[in-house]
Amino acid sequence: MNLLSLRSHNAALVLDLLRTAGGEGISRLELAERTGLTPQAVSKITARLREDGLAAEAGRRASTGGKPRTVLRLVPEAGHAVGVHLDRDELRVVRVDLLGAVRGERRAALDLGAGSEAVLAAVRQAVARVLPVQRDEVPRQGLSGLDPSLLGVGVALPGPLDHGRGVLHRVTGFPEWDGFPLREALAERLGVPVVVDKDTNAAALGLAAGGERGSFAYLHLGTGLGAGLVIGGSVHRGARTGAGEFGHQVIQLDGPPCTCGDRGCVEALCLGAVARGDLDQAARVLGAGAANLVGLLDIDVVLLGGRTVAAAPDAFVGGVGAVLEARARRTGQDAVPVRVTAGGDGAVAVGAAQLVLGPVFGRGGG
Amino acid sequence: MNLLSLRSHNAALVLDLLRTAGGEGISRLELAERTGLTPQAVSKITARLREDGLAAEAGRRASTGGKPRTVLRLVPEAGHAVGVHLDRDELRVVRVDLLGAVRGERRAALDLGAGSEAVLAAVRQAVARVLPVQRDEVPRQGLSGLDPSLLGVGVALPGPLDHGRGVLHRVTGFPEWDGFPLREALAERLGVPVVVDKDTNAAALGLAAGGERGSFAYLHLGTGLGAGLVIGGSVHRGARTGAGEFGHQVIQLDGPPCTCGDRGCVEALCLGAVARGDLDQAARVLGAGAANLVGLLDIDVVLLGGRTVAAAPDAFVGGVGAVLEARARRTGQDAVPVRVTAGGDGAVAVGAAQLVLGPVFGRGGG
DNA sequence: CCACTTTCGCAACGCTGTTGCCAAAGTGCA
DNA sequence: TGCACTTTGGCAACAGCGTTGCGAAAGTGG
Repeated sequence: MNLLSLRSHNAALVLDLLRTAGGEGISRLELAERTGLTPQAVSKITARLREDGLAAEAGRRASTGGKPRTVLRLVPEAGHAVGVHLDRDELRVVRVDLLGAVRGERRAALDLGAGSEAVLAAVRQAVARVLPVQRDEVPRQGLSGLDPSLLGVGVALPGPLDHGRGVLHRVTGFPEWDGFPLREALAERLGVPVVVDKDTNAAALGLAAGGERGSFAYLHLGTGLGAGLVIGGSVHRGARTGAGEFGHQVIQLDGPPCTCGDRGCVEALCLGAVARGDLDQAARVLGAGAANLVGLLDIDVVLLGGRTVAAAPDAFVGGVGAVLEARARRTGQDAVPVRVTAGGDGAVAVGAAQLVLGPVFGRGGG
Repeated sequence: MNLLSLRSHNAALVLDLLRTAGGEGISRLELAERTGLTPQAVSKITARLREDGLAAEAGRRASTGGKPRTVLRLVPEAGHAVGVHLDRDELRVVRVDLLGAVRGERRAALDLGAGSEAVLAAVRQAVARVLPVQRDEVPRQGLSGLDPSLLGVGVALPGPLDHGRGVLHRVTGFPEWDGFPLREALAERLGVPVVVDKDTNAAALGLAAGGERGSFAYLHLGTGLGAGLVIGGSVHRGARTGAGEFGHQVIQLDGPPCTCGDRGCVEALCLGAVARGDLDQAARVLGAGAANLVGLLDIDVVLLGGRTVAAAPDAFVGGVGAVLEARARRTGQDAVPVRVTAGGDGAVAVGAAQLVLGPVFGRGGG
């Protein structure tokens, strides 16, 4: 760690507090208290941020007997990021500002099986259309000319992949994507930095950026069952960035066969119960998996999402909550709360954009 | 982050590399490469460390055409830490130097149910006896007078506890310890900093300090079944420092009852199979739990330990390995390796000492 | 109107890691 | 043996970080 990285570290610290404060803003002295830096250091840092156009003064607080505190806020328009949600049959693209607010959105039908060229072209077109300056012609080289404040593009899609290198593995049902270097291919075509991640990780990251503190697990129950783990404010991806394989956790040895080839996976049991219309059993099974996860990682809260959960939120929150409460009674501790996520269908795309915004605020490894 | 913490951060970085190099030592230029700092910065930092007596020059490498590199090494005697392993029927205390090498050891029978006063007195006596200057009389106030380079005492014991506050929860079989502020009580009696943690976490920390890189899970199979998780080089303890409850992971819904009150826990199934003499089934069950953990966290390696494993290492490594290999075939990735830990019975006490040494080398939040 | 409080920037400062430079200590060839 | 060359690593000067001392600005309250 040298002086340059110290400087950007502290700048990111301040920027993150400005982001968390949102529209309300935050005073210099409060920044100093929260960061542990001296007020004078905060003054210098915020002066630089104001010069760069990232922060601005926005009114002042009421006086407490002396000069009133000047409120600073993030300038949301100083930077933008694009989030792309590649689903099996749909493409969803959003543009967000530094605060994470959606500034543009676009949806299109998509066939993931139509070949890489067609998919990449569709993504390129949708991303170009969502940028503030829209032209009929999409420029040949690079999108940064369209919007100089575009920080990059985050892409979220189902299935296992290598987040570090940006290479896909076997996307269920689409074997032709195995080994495809999506990040490289898109970065070349778009001319801006690209980050690739699993859809569940993007959703979890979106929740973390949206104000969910600490450590939590986001369990997504839709056509499959997956999880995004946030530990200490950042997404846990594991050694080969394959963490979060919640659905193929075995909770019934020698149980019914699963599509993955194993037996007794939570996903098989849960989806089976849903198919039979037995939501209570589905929730109980999901709760058993969640309880295992809570015991292993000791997280703060369990968040549920996905179409199946959204269709019957009370049944799932109640069922999963009951299992966790029973566990808490046995261990003598408070039960881990269960909630349904508020975000709608666009949550994954918004979270994908946070893959790009995160490093600006000191989250994620660069 | 200010300049003072920057300084200690970089010093810890260099110290950790010196520690890892062990007796072989490491040159200034190599330190510069590994830390990313300039050679001149490393020269300044190592000069300070040498002034403080923490580092020393130790010979030189062969020349590669110019002035040969001077080798630096950690001075192991510059600091000491004591590790205490409180087990149900035994007390084990070790003193280690900065390199983690055992410099003194002491064992004694112990009855955890004999009351807090008796246990604390036994610990105090054993710790005093393991210090380099041994006296017949144990001093009344503080042990730091006996050894000024004593950095602190780490205590490891079974069962759930609050690592942050150093307070015990329900130790299985000894309800009288519930809520006891062990860290505070011991720190007052010993006059040095005390850190308290679960035995499985201490064992895992010892393995991490012993050269195990990256992320791994240590599964301990003895009278119970627990886990210590190391993620990215540091122990994962979770929000309420209760993480690692591996044994009460449910892998068979509505299975046989467990001592915890739930049904189908890995611990119940595994210990049951061991009791029946069916080691293959025990290993298979353990493997199923390990596979769940690998999928959730995507760790680098699974390490097995504990008396039951040590009694039949091949059966457990083979059985757990087979389950993980089957999982790898399904996902199309390399299997996560399984190994038995080398450390013997004293591993937990040595790991407990690392609770104190860790912060010196920039590990752990203290 | 004035004393007082609080905020916050300018200037000087101490300390960080960095750069420029050179002495020290080897190797290798004539 | 002598000289050119390479490599290491410390001294000195430096740029830049956060900190301290201090004063101007902008309020409140009597």
